[in-house]
Amino acid sequence: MKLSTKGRYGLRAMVDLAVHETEGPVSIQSIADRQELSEKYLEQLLGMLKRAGLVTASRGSQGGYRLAKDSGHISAGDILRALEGDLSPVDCAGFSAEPHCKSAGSCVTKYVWRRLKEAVEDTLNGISLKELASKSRSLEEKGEQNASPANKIT
Amino acid sequence: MKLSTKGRYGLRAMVDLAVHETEGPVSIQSIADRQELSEKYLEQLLGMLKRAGLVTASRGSQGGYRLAKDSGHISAGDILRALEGDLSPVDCAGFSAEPHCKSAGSCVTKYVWRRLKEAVEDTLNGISLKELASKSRSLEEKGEQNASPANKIT
DNA sequence: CCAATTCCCAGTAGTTTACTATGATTTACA
DNA sequence: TGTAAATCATAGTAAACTACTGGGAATTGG
Repeated sequence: MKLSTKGRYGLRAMVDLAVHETEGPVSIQSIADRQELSEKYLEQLLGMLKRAGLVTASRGSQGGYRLAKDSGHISAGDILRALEGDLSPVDCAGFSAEPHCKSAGSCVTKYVWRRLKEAVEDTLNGISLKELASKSRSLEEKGEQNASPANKIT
Repeated sequence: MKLSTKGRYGLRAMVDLAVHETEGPVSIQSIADRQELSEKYLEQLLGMLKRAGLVTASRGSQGGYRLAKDSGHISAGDILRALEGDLSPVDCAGFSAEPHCKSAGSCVTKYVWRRLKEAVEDTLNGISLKELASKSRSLEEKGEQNASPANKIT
């Protein structure tokens, strides 16, 4: 039940992108520097986010990434779905397209998975990038007057 | 963000145990037969559930497992925590004991993880084994009149 | 005693994760 | 027009993890 680094790093990258939205295309390098992530790995994540239609890229010198839509219309759920795949905690909690298990009719655990899935999606869909960006900006301000000692990456 | 088979199989085993609560100790073999799971693997899961204080075991002939408490006082959250470990989607969403990341003060994503964790725990803690067992019993009744073709295990 | 059990620990094939490496392609700007 | 700065695409890989399997000891009811 753990999120992978794709989701964790990717969400950080998207918040970074939202915070620097006004400054023109944001390069992978600048995100990697600020967030202390591997450039090469970020490249892959941004690729996924692009394919999911959440960011657009401009190539060549002075190029970089931008949000594809207003940050108010991108949710944490959108981002994590793009990076982690379906947010359902099990494959059978979803829709009818899936192969049915023998005991589909008498499967109680499915009820649990469905409720869990709903809870996860509802909370994640309810958090917008806009909200996160503005929170991040106000946290940064506070953080600047007391330089905190470095330690570990999350 | 997927649950492993530990959580999925283990929850099924616990529901099975709750359904057959009145029949004395339930052996691994009988659970494995009904749920179509590997005996050897189940053995491990029951071991974890025992160590977590959710079931008790009696050894020897006629032995088996029972619920350690009333099924109304065991939640899906209890079971999944025992089998999957902490239900938090990331390691940093929890408490103060953890190592702080560099940007702990300005870490917005932590806010997301904390809300997600709360949603997961709240829903899972809110589902009791008693509820699941009674649901399972009524589903079984319905299932018996229309024998459904087997297909795949979840 | 014996058969049915739980208990314990070790091994292992396969998959996934979290990167790294290499190199091609595109583009602004001097 | 040349070059540096970017994205884009694909492949490789060490380490960790998953989902088991196997062997055998310990316990207990009949």
